[in-house]
Amino acid sequence: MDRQVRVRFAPSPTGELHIGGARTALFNWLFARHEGGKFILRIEDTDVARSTQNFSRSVIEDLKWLELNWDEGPEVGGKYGPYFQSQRFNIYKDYAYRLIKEKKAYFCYCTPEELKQRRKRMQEEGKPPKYDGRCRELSFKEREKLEKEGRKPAIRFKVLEEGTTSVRDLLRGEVTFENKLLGDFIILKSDGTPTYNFANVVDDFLMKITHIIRGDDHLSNTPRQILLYQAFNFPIPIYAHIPMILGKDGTKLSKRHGATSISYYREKGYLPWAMVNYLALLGWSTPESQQFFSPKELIEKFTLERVGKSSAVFDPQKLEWMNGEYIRKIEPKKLASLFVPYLRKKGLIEGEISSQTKEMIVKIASLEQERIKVLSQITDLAEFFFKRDFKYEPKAVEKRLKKSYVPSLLKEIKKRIEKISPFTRKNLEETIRSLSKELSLSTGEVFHPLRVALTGKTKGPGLFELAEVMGKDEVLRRIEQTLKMIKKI
RNA sequence: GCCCUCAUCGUCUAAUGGUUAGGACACCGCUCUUUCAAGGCGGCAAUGGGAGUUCGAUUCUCCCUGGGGGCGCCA
Repeated sequence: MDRQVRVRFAPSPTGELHIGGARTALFNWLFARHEGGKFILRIEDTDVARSTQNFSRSVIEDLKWLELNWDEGPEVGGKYGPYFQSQRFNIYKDYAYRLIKEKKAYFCYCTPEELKQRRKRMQEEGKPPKYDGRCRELSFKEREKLEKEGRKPAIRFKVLEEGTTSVRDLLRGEVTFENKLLGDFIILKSDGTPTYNFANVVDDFLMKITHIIRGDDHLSNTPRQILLYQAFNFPIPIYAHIPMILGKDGTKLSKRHGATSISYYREKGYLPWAMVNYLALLGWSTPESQQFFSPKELIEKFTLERVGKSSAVFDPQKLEWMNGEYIRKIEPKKLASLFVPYLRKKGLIEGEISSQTKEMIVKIASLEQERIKVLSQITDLAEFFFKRDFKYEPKAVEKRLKKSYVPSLLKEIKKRIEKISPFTRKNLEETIRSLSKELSLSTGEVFHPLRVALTGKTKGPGLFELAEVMGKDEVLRRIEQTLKMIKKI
């Protein structure tokens, strides 16, 4: 009855959603969907100094963009809310005081500065840098004296020296830690806010989380959390610590490795599902090493058993390739609408879009589709379509227009084109091909200069296709324009 | 320093106590073509090192090395 799977993604809004976080969210989401369970979003904004509402909002927006929809959490609510930890401070306080009452936790008056110094000294002496327990047994009088000094206490959890604590992890089996290495740790800061280890446990219990799927950078923290579960007599959830995602140089993924935020990839023009598909392959695979999945298929096939144990390096190049693959599958009409914001931003289109312009963008979309990998590239690839005074690439001019035969050739092409009706790619191609035969020029000797005359570039879509999209008048105008330009040089 | 953890092509990964160690990205070549791309075909490229178990180890065990993570009034 109560066996329903409940998992959560619990980001801290101290920055934007990044590759690693998105992958963790994805694995949780996939697991929940595969198991027919619930996926919960909880914002861990307990660090008042570092968390911001802007980041909360952007993390939420990015998750929505990836279409990792949650069943409980911000915007959708749920019966275990609120889902922002900053709105649950009184809950944590209650639970912390419960431990005080049971003598499982105590007030600690040491200041962060003192602790820092002592920690440093212990490190230098080669000792494990853990709390020395000096506030453990303070008498009422001692406490009074410290309070009079103006010290505000934090609440520290008592960790007994004896024994070990084991984490049962779905991926790694049983991992055992010695309690004596853990040290008493803070659960409630002196400002009354909870620490991560504490709020996490309390909320996961209250929100009835059954499985904790998170990065393996949290593995070392897990024994502390288990100790808390035991102190409260909460049922311990099932853990799955998934491998981390690293940068090219094998270190933790960070800004040094270039763009790591999801919003960057969104703005650049990556498709959400391409992103998800790629991320799914980081640490998970099928027996066939299948690369492409539909959403339905991915949910069907995803299991934690097939998640690997070793960390993965984020490869932007493969992501880009995959995005290109997905772009090639989109209907030109749909693709055109995805291009619009980029064209607008670059000023290539403005205001209301006429149905004529729209039609043209669709045609451009189908012409450029096969060579575009990221949506934002459309502005560079297709700028010449939109600008009458497009720029000629110097190299292209050098290579294709600075031949003595070119001006007369272009003049002749212009003459022939004027007679073409209707102006279709087919008619144009016939005309140009027969002209090159007539003049005993190779097709390349004719096509290349014409391409540069029309687009300013040596690369691009099929010459006749792009000319058709431009239209007869514009093609003639550009040839004329090019002739004038050549004269000047 | 201590604790935890991981280890197959450059990268993501598959597989097995006996295989030509498979696929994908990248790279290189060929092909198609007016260019670029896409496509097709082909190529390069890996079980970190050392012991042990075994007829046989990349696979199981141990050690070493290397990587990563943690040891906060950050999460």
